[in-house]
Amino acid sequence: MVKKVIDNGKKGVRYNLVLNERAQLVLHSIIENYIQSSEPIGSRTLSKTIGITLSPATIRNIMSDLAELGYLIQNHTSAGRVPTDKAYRFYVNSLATPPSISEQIKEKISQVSNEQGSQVEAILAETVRMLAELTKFACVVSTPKASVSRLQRIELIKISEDRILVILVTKAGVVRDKIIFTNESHTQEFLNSVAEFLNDKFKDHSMQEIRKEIHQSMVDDRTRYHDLLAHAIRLGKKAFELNQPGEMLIDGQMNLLLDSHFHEQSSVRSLIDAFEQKSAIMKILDDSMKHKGVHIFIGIEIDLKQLQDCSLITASYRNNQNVLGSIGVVGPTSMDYKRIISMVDYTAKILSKTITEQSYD
Amino acid sequence: MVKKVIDNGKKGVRYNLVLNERAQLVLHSIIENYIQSSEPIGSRTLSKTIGITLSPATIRNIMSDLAELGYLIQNHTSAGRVPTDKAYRFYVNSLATPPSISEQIKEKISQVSNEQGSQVEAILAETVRMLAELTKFACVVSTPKASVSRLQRIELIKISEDRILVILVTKAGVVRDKIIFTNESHTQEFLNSVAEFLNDKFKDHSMQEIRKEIHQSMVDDRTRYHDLLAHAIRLGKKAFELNQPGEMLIDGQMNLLLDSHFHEQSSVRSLIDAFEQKSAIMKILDDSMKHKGVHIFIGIEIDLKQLQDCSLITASYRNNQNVLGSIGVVGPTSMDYKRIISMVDYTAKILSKTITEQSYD
DNA sequence: ATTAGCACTAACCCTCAATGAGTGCTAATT
DNA sequence: AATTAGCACTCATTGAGGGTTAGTGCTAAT
Repeated sequence: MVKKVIDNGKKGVRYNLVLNERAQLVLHSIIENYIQSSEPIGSRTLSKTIGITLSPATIRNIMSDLAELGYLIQNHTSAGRVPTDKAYRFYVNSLATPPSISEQIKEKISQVSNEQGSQVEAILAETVRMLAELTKFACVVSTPKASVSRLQRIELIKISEDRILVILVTKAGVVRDKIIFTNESHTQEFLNSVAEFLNDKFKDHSMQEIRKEIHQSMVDDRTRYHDLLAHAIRLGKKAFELNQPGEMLIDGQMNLLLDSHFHEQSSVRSLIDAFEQKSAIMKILDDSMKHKGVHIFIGIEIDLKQLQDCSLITASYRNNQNVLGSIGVVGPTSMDYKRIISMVDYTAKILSKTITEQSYD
Repeated sequence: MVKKVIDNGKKGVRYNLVLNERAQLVLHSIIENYIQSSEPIGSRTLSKTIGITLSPATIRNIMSDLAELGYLIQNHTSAGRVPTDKAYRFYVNSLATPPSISEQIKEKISQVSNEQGSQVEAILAETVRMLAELTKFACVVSTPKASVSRLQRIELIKISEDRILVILVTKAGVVRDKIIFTNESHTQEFLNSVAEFLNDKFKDHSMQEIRKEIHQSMVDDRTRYHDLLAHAIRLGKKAFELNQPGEMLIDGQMNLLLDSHFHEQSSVRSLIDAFEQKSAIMKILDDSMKHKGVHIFIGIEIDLKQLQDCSLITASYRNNQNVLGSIGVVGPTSMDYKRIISMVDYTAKILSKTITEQSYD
């Protein structure tokens, strides 16, 4: 029985992993139908919409095989069949990358944040909002990692006797601030000198480099005998310490709750949980930064059981110098992959372009 | 018929606006029952739970009158009655202010952001998240208005030949940044002098004052003949121009969608719409900043038809110097007002305390 | 002024049967 | 040998009917 779909013609050779052409066509057609209708697909329906002439009975046989191979499941005996995660994986792998995209959508995406002088965070917020509206799903974006980007300038501002406000501006256009505590009180003038020193020494260096250099300076003898230097290094150490672990902006969560796939009380709860502890999604975004192009995580491939019914489409964005973060869409596993993939891909490209223009390099 | 409830005893005098005591008791009881059960209240049920002995028939009469006066409505003939916005207004007006609050909740609220050195925005984000979790409704908070708070320090950072990054630090602990454009190119050293000048002149002044003073300087003759001064004023004008219109943080929107009161598709859509265009909610928060204590907006009192089924409980927070913003909870009109009011009130107080401690005054 | 009694309403829930989309299997057809 | 037609079977969905229940308004008795 199984032979039918795994035998691709050559006698005696069994390709356990390859579906023959007709089975592929059927599977493809089932998936596209299901994406459209969100309803289990039966053999009768399919025999009408599929291109080639194929009787329901034949399709039933093929479907039965596909089910046996784990591409389809039946919710109950007398219902049509529904694609599994494995089926969607097959489907997206077979897609041309990236799928085409309408000029109309392109234009909408390009419209975002062409106003001059926007801050990076504002651009990201606007982009993620636009993408959420366009896709009607939830959208996430990770803000640029401080560690990879280069220092544009540091400022030290005296807040009280023992508190200093540190402001770091990176070349990527991100402004980060944090408060550090000191034992000794410094004047603002002194802090200015320290800041000037740090700027001279570390401008254009990446945060990682800076941390390393500071570490080296601290064991260097010369540092001890030079008062300003000693203070600068001591304050600098605190200032450049690993700060915010990288944020994530979310928009359109509510779209998901409207989606018919998540109408049961239980799955709604899991969704909320998943978004509340952002860490898991953040981790996926981080991972996807490491590779170029669009990434697709389908259902079980997302290592988070609250998101078992979701797929995540991500793409990284960058400036001239570095990959800065990634943007993604979270929707049901039965989403319209072609549409979403093309949107995410294009959005990431436009975002990269916009951010590069705003960068300070 | 109507006489019964509007006649409070004195013969011949009709108080159209005052319910007699028994009618008040009945209404009160209906509301509290409904808040608990979310189900229409009938005369039979009520006669059991209400304290005094009163037959269902009598209660029916009173209820009929209350309905006539607009405090109750019936969804259909044979159903119990449901409080209207007017009823809730009556109810909250009759509450002791502020209602009591359990020590347990107090403790939970106080726990938030006692870590040292948190930024204001981080404190607000944490607070709004905590309040959303505690109330199980949506929660909003407006970030401190730049205009009322006083300047701690301004920094000017050269980004490119024609772009300058302005960083404003206010005494309230808020850091704001924006980019301004110039026609002429300045060195960083020159920008430092300008910043130093502006700091000397404007530190501790409120943004409003600063804008006014700059405006005056511009028409002052002396300005023209002093090069640094002229540049400083010109850059300062741009730097202090009305920047970000004040942000609003939201958390727990998804809680609302879980709430049984908003299960119909249509009301879910309106909720999403309402939160998407934040402006209306923002306006209410702004308004409520002007007065002390807790504010309550019930259903139709919120001037936004998407939120007709919601009530909004707000309270302002402040530091030593100024009212900075307000925090609020958005829930169904049938929310447990006692509980929510006390939480919002207490949260605003703790928030004020925390922010005052973090302030730079 | 209050209450008991009664006729009436409408939602809710249960059952039951009909419907319909779908299946798997077998035998006939190509 | 592959495909298809035919058939019995399954199961979710729908809608009608009927009883139950919580509620009402009105009237007459207390």
